Amino acid sequence: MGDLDSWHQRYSFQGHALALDENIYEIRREKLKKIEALGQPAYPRKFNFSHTVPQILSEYGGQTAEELESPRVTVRMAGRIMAIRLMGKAGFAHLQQDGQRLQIYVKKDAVGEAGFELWKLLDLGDHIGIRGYLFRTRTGELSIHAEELTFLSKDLLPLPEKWHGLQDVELRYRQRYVDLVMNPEVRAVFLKRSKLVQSLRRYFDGHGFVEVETPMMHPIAGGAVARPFKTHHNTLDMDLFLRIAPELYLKRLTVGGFDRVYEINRNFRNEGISMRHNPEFTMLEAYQAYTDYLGILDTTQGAIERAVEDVTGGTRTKWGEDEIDWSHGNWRRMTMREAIAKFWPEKAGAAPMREDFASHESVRELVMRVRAAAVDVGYDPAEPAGKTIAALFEAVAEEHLVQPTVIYEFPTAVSPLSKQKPDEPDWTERFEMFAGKMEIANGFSELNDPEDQRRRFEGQLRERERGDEEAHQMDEDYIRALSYGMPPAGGVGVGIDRLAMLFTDSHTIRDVILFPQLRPEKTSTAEGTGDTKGK
RNA sequence: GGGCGCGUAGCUCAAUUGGCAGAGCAACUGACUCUUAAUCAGUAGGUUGUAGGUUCGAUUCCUACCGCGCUCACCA
Repeated sequence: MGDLDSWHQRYSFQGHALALDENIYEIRREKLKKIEALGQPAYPRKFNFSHTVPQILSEYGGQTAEELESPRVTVRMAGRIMAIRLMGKAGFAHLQQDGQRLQIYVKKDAVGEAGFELWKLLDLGDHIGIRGYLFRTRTGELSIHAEELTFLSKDLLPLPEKWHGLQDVELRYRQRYVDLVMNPEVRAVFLKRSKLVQSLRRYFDGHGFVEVETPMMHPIAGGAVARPFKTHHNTLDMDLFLRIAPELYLKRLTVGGFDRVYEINRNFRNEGISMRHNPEFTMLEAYQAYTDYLGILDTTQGAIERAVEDVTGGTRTKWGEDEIDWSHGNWRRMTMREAIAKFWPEKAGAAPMREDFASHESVRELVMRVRAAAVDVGYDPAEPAGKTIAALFEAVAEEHLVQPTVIYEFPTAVSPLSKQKPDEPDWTERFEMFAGKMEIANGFSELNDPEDQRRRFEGQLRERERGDEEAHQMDEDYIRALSYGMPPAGGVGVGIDRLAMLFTDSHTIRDVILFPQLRPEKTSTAEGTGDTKGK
C-alpha cells in the first residue's frame, strides 16, 4: 500500500484543480485496504470472462424465466458498477460494459460471508467480476444471480450524479473519460466516427489507393491557406512548422509513382477556435493520377455516399431542424458563378451575369450592390478580383447549402495549386463540397507545370508582402519535384471532423473530437505557485 | 481579438428589494434477503471562481482578472 500512499500524496498536491474530494477519496482508500484484507488484490491482473454484457443481453434477452432455469446458464462477466442498492443481507447492482447495463443480484446465502463483506465494501464506479447464473427477477428483469464476486478496480473519485449525469460542458471535454462513462450517446458518437474512418479506408483501399504517412513537421508550411504553428528542432537547430496540409508531400509521391495515394491524419492551423474549428483536425487527402477534378470528385462523392450508409445504415441524416439526403440523385452541382447568381439577394437587384465577374470594376459593383442589400462582404480594393468573388460566394450562397452540393470553378487567385480552365485562365478546375452549410471537401485538377507553379508561388509572395500572412511561401523542392514530371492528377481533401458532425447531428466540432483543445486547466503545481488549499 | 451571458457542496440546481447559504443525488452511521430514481431514521459536507471596492451588512451592486458558453471576425 506504500505505492498508493505516495500516489495520493502526489495528486492531492494539485488539490482542488483535480476535483479531489478528500473525504470520499480517503474513505474509499480505507475500503480498498479492507478489500485487500479480505484476500482480494487491490489491483488484480486479469479476469477471465465467458460473456460481455451486450452478449448476454442479445443471447438471453428473449428467454423466459423458465427457459433460463433448465438448464441453468452460468456466466462470468465483468463491468463497472453504475447503480447499487443494498438491502441488509442482499442487494442489486447494475454493471456497465460497452455502454450497456445488466443487473446482478447478490445474496449473502449465495456468495458466503467473505463474498458479502466484499459486496458491502463496493462503491459506485468500482469494477468487479461476477460468476453466477442467469435468472429473471420478480419484475422480469434479466439478471445474474451472483455466486462469486471478484474485485477488479476501485473508483476513488465519485462519479457524477446518477440522474442528470455530467452536464457541465467544460468538465465533459476536460474529463472525457467521465463523460464517456456517464453519457451513452457520447460513446455512440465516437463509435460512429470510428466507423466513418473505417469506411473511408475500406473505400480508398478498395479503389487501389495506397495509404501513406507523410511528415507532420514541415520546414515550409504549404499546401493550404492558413497560419501554422511553429516549433524548433534542437539538434538540427532549425525552426519547423506543424503541417497545415499534407498536399505537397502527397503530390511529391505521385511524382514518385504512387498513382493513387491517400493519407488520413491531423492538420494543424494556428487560427481561431469555433464551433467548426479545432486547432488540430483530421483530414483525408487523396490523389488520383490520370484524372482531373471531375474524376476525383466522383471518387470522393462515392466515398461519402458509401460512408453514410456504413455509418448510419441509410442515406438520410438529421441535421438540427433539417434532414440531409445523401442519396446520389440529391447531390447538386453548380459553378461558383451560378451559385452566386442563384442565391443573389433580391434587394441587390438583378442577378449577376457571367461578364459581371470578368473585371475588377464590375466585381466591385457587385460588392456594392450586395452591401446595399445589407449583406456583409469583406472587400479590399487592392486584392485580386478573384478573392472578392470568393468572398461574395461565401456571403451570398454558403448559408443555403444544406443539402449536398458541389460548387466548382474557383477563381485562380484563391487556388494557387490548381490547374486553370483552358479557356478561362482566371478560373480553375476546382470544386468544394458543401453540406449542412459547411465546407466538407476541396479538390482540384492538380497543377503540375513547374513553371506555372513558380509563377503562382511568386504571386502568393506578393500577397504575403501585401500583408496576407496566410499566403503561400516559395517551396523550391516542391517545384524541383514537379520538374521531374508529375502525372496529371485530381486531388481532394475531406474534413473528417465535419463529416462526423454531419453524420451524428453534432453542431459543434468539440462533440466529435475526444479531447478538444481547451485552455490549460488552472492548477497549482507541485512547485507551488498558488493555492494548495491549506494542505 | 470584439460583444453578450454564466461561475453557489463531489454532481444537478435553489436562495424574495442587499439581511442567518439551502434541496435532491452522491458520501457516512444504523435498519432491511427481489430492488431498480429502493425505502426509512440520523450525520457530515461551503473562504458562493479570484482580488479589490461600495455598504452597518454582499451569493446579490461596481471594477479588474481567471475559466467556460454563445456570437462576430479569421479559417476548413
